[in-house]
Formats: sequence, C-alpha cells, structure tokens
Amino acid sequence: MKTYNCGLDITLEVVGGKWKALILYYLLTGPKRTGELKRLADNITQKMLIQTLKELEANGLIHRKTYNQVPPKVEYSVTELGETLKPVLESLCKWGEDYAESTFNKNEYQILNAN
Amino acid sequence: MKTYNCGLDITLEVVGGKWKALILYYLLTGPKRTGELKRLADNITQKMLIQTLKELEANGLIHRKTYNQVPPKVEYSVTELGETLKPVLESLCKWGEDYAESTFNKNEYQILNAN
DNA sequence: CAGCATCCCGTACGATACTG
DNA sequence: CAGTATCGTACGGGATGCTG
Repeated sequence: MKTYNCGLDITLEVVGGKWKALILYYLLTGPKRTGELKRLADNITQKMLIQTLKELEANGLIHRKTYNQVPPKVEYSVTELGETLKPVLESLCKWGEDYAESTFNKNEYQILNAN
Repeated sequence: MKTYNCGLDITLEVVGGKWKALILYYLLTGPKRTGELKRLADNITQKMLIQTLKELEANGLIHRKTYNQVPPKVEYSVTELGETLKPVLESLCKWGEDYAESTFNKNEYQILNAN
C-alpha cells in the first residue's frame, strides 16, 4: 500500500521531475509526433523523452498512437484525464513566471517558452 | 544566466522535491515550531527538515524567527510571497486527491493528511 | 524515424551520531 | 530543542551507439 503525505505528493509523482510537466504542457496545445517534441523541448535527450512519454502514458495522461508504416510514425496526445491538468499547469506556470520576475534580475535568467 | 524551459521549471525548483511543498502546506495553516513540523511531516529526517526549511527561506517563501532563550525556540511562518502559493498548492493538492481516487483502488493507497 | 541497451555520474535523500 | 557533521546509497538524469 502506497502512502502519501497529502495530495501534493501524488501530483508531484505525476508531473514532478525535470521534463514531465513540460512535455505535457506542449501536448496540451495539440497532438505531436516524437520528433516534434524532441525539437520543442530544449536539450532533452532521446532517452529522457521516451522515458517521460512512457511515464505519462502509464499514468493515463497521454495517449500513444502508432501508424503501421515505414518509416514509423507515432503521435502523442493528451487524454481526458490529462486535460484536467491544464488549468493546474497553467497556474503553476504563471506563478513561476511571476516569481521569477519579482525576485530575479532580468539579466540573470531567461524563459525559453514564455507565452 | 539561468535558463528555464517555462515557468513550470521555476515553480518546480521552488516547491519540487520530496518535502518542500508539504512543509509549506503545513505552514500555510499558521506559524509552527521546528519540533511541531517534525511531528507533522511523517518520517521526515531532522536533516531534511532543516534543509527544506533553509531552502524555503532562501527562496523568500517563509520567515524564520528565533527566540533567544534556553532551551532554544524557533518559529517558522509564511511570508507574503509564500501566501501567493496558497491557491496554487491547494489546487495541486486537490488534483492529486481526485487523481488518486479515480485511478487507484481504495485499498492500494492512503493519504495521511487529507483534509 | 522511433525506440532500446549500456555505461556512467552527480546529487537528492537518508541513517546515525554529536554540539550548544 | 534546534541545528551540524559524516558517511553511505539509490536513483534521476545523461552520453553514446545500435536495431527495425
């Protein structure tokens, strides 16, 4: 039996870590192919991308669709469950931007994918 | 110059990890002494507690007040900046609870500090 | 193009014991 | 009671090369 301190633990288990939230964030704007995601996420490794996608899929947040063709084509999209995270992720993102703006100096940091 | 993919990275830097969000969550209900927090957070180590508190303080989310007396007394409380995280943390927490409820079996997990 | 297998490393996290 | 100091380990994350 898994034990959590509070709901936060669970959420962090799902979108915590270095890439999960980011990838999910991208997918929330529409289905993407593997290569597309690779290009979008700055500096992510093939390994981490695949691993991240697998974990998101295992948690039921995204869906993986394969096209049987050569060369292979795979497309990822958010599930209904994944959609429910949208408002949460957006407020998280917004808070981070505000926080940075109010505590860092402008020339000390940069946000690559600010909207 | 620090580089972030998006605001999410920043937020996770502040409340990510195993304990930060939880401790902050407790403090949002009112000032607490070190020992109190230790008792509240299940299984946290002295080391991790202090470390977590230091990081939260360094990020300007909590305030540390020492009383010069023997035995020593220290009290932690959230700053105004920390307060701004309250709605965000709450929605994160709520989402985690909902997620668990809809994807786990009731006898497979437990949340210690569900409100 | 999409994915897997190795090998590797830093650090986040933890257990334990000790000071003022 | 609050905090430090050491030491050890597990795991998240990365570099590189190979398959269908």
